[in-house]
Amino acid sequence: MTAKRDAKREDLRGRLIEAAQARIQASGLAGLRARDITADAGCALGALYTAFADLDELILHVNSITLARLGEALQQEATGAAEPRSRLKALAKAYLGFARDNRMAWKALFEHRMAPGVAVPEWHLAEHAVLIQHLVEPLAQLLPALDTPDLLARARTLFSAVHGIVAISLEDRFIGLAPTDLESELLGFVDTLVSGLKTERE
Amino acid sequence: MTAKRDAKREDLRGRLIEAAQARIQASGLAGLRARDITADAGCALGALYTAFADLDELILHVNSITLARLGEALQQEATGAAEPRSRLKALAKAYLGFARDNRMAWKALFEHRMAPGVAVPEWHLAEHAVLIQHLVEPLAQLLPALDTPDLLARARTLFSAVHGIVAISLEDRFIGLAPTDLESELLGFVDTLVSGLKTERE
DNA sequence: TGTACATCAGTGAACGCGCGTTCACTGATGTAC
DNA sequence: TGTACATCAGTGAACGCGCGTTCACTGATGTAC
Repeated sequence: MTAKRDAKREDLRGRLIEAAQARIQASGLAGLRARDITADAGCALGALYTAFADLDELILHVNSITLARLGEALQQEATGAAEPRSRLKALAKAYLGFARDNRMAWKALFEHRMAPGVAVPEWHLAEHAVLIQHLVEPLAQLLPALDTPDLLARARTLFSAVHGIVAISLEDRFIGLAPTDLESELLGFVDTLVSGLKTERE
Repeated sequence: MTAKRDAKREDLRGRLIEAAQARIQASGLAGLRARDITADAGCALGALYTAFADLDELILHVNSITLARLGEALQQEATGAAEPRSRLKALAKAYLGFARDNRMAWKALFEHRMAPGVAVPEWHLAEHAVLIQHLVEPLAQLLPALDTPDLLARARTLFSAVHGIVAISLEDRFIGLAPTDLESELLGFVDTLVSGLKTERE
């Protein structure tokens, strides 16, 4: 019976993840320190290395949770409108909303780099791929002639485009758009693209 | 007469910029070290701080040069085809080509962060804005009814979308597309968007 | 259930190193006459 | 043009500090009987 040990271990991991998440939300990946996290989690510095292999592994776990939360936010929209155009617009809007509301955590998804020579683990790559899936169904309705690989490519491209618009606008260095303008600009973009897809199909 | 001093100073600055540029091209921003740069430039470590305020200022200069080179690459395409659709496609293709051929330097444009609390200088922001201008003219042909602010917004959005597609594909962490697929995917994307713009105008 | 021993999670001071930046010095360039 | 002094660019060893990671220790949890 190692129940108590296991429970404590899970509790510690949970506290560390939560503390890291809060730190990232507050000041971003760049300001993340092992000492701050363990202080917030109420444990010693060394405890981090009993719960995780290193700081990178902890960050990956935070990113997993962020991806899961993002996935949920998109899921809600994906099941809403049946019409592909409004569904894609709803997804874009949800993505923008999530990025705004969880700016630092969302940025961490793309900023985090593994140590040189260390690959991002398979399971984490798979978590990214799930996001794309939300776009495949409405795109399939718009483009019934396409096979699965082509649909996937189209979905990836659309995701990248929407991501680019959101990312550059929320970036500090570029002169971005006012919040309301950004939303209408993004939705107008999706509208135009869908119109284009419909036109080309004819 | 301080000609000789001025000449030496300019020579030193040039050597440092060139060395930093080469280092960034070879191993990216993350691996950039003041010691490596000065060794390559053939001067002492301290010399960097007589030529530039700090390492950040040197990096900004390298980024300026990269932006200028990117601007030239786009300029060549912008004056080519007269028809807006093919012009926008040519610009997208040129952007992808530049990103591929100068991957690390191009990534540095977006990865580099100033020290916390220090703003990116005005002149460098202006250099970014110039890129957008290449898109305004062909967009104006497609959307003659729009006024300048709307055109600028539309240009920024298109730039961000194209950038997003290129950036996520060239990123290591995501399962990208094969090189040839990426190009046709990107051009197809621009095609679709232009078709959408034409449809909506009617 | 209780006792004796074994194991292992958690502690936190210390390690180690990387690296941007400084600064007392010196040798080259500029100025005055 | 030449000499004496002044200035300042360039030198590179040393500073300083941040910070991830380790490790000898200890106290809590688990096991055997």
